[in-house]
Amino acid sequence: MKNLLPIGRFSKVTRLSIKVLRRYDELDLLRPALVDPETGYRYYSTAQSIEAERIRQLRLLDVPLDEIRTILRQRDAAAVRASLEVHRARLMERMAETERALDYLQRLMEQEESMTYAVQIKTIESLNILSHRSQTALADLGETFGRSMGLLFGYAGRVGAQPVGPPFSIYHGPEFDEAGFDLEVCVPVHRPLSGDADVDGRLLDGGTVASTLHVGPYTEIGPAYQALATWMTEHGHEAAGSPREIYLVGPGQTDDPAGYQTELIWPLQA
Amino acid sequence: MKNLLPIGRFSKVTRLSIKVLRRYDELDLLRPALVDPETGYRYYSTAQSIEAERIRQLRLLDVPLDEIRTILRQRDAAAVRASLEVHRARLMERMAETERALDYLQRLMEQEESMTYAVQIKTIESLNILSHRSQTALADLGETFGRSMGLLFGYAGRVGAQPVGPPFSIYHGPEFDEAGFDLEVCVPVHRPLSGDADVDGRLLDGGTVASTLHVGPYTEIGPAYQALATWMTEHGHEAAGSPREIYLVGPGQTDDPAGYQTELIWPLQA
DNA sequence: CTGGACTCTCCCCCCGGGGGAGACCCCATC
DNA sequence: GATGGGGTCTCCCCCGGGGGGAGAGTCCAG
Repeated sequence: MKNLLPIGRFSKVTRLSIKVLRRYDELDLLRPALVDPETGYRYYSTAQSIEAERIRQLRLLDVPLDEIRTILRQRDAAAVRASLEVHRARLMERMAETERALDYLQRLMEQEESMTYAVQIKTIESLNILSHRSQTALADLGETFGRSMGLLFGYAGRVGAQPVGPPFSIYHGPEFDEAGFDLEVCVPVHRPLSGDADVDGRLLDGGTVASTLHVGPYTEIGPAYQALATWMTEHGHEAAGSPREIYLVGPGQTDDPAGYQTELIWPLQA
Repeated sequence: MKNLLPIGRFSKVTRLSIKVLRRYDELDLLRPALVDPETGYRYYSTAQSIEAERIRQLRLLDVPLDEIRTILRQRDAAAVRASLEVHRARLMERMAETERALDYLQRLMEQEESMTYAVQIKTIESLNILSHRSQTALADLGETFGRSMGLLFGYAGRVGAQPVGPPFSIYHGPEFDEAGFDLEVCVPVHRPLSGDADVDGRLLDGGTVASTLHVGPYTEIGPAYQALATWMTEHGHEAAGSPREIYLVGPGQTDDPAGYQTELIWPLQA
């Protein structure tokens, strides 16, 4: 009853390459039923092919290997179901995004000129704000933004302050770093507040800024940045500091991303 | 009128990291409008941000960089539209697959035992076949299979031969190699044929084989292989040679992958 | 016992990114 | 005109999840 297969045969049964099987062994994802201590030869039981098929299928769905490991470890059916559900949700969301992105891309490819954005120069006043600054990846922006807003409103509630305008974000940092950029989420308030451990309260300086309005989903805000930058160079203005996005109409006001309205602002040198 | 931005500012405008911009320069995807020959400093024109946005969006859709390069090169709108349409089709297909894969995975995770497949031992006769053998990646299997079938039927038509049974494939090679495995597509014919440059004609030896029937999409054929392998080891049979898939009911007969019927056969040692 | 097929480990490669070191450059301020 | 801090350069190494191939050892049938 030694239903053991050498790696080559197991490879044909599971339709996983030998290289991959060896890697999965190394990574403690799928260890051979037996490894000859003399020769190092790997032998797999046919029963292991079920597990191999699971791994195969999870990989097909682009689940990272270490995540696969934890999914397979938790032999509790409910937990497995939950992990899968999470992944399913992620995939569905991605699909929806993909459809929108395809549309947007089509438009991007077809037009030669940059889209029409009306850029204005204006002077904004100094603002008392509450803010929360953190590092985040682009992919987690929504989540991070929500968390920051939670902190800000929690604090505002405790000190009895009311926001006196739409929330906005400042994108700090010398460059835009996809994987970890420096995001300050702000809410204007009617009087100076000191903040606490999480929340910073300060006076945000006003000044001259270039401004434009973007209507549509956040993923399509690129051309607004471009319009602003083009306008600035063409009118001989130098940027000073980091751009801000003011969320005039956002997920809190409407469910349709096409209806979002975001004012994009870039401070100028005096 | 030198509306040129150093890389950091261009990074903020395009929301592409500096690292990525440098890489795209290197890869000839997006070259700076100006590179200072003295210092090597890169300067981008604001007009380039449109192209940057296109690249950004294509990357979001997981288009490989070299493909992006060719898409952007072909400045013919119709061609671009065609490339995008191809990619759109790919993505849609992937989404559909993903949904099915999630279902299948759910089933895979929930059952402890391998699925029930009735395995038979039987003796098959030698067959006159036409075949076409090639290397292909798993991802291109469908395409390769179609091409091979085209060659086989083209030849059969020229010599006035008729297929006398369902087509099948032999999966050669000592292992299963995802990225380039050795696929022989075969069609049985009623008399020996010699073949030509593309098509091989020969007598395929019969013998004792283990056999089982898989009903459902090809992506879910894994358990059939497992059942076959388990049955063989448990009944003391040794595999000899490479497995074959006989396409009893396939895309030619039905549009519903759930209705596909595939006989899976593995030759045994005498 | 021999030879061919199989398997082992080890190293380098791919893509599309990231981090960081060390040197150089730009420019505003003194 | 000097100085210093921030911006930029190149170069090397890292990641995940794979691939190719070299060179040595092993298995097994004839």
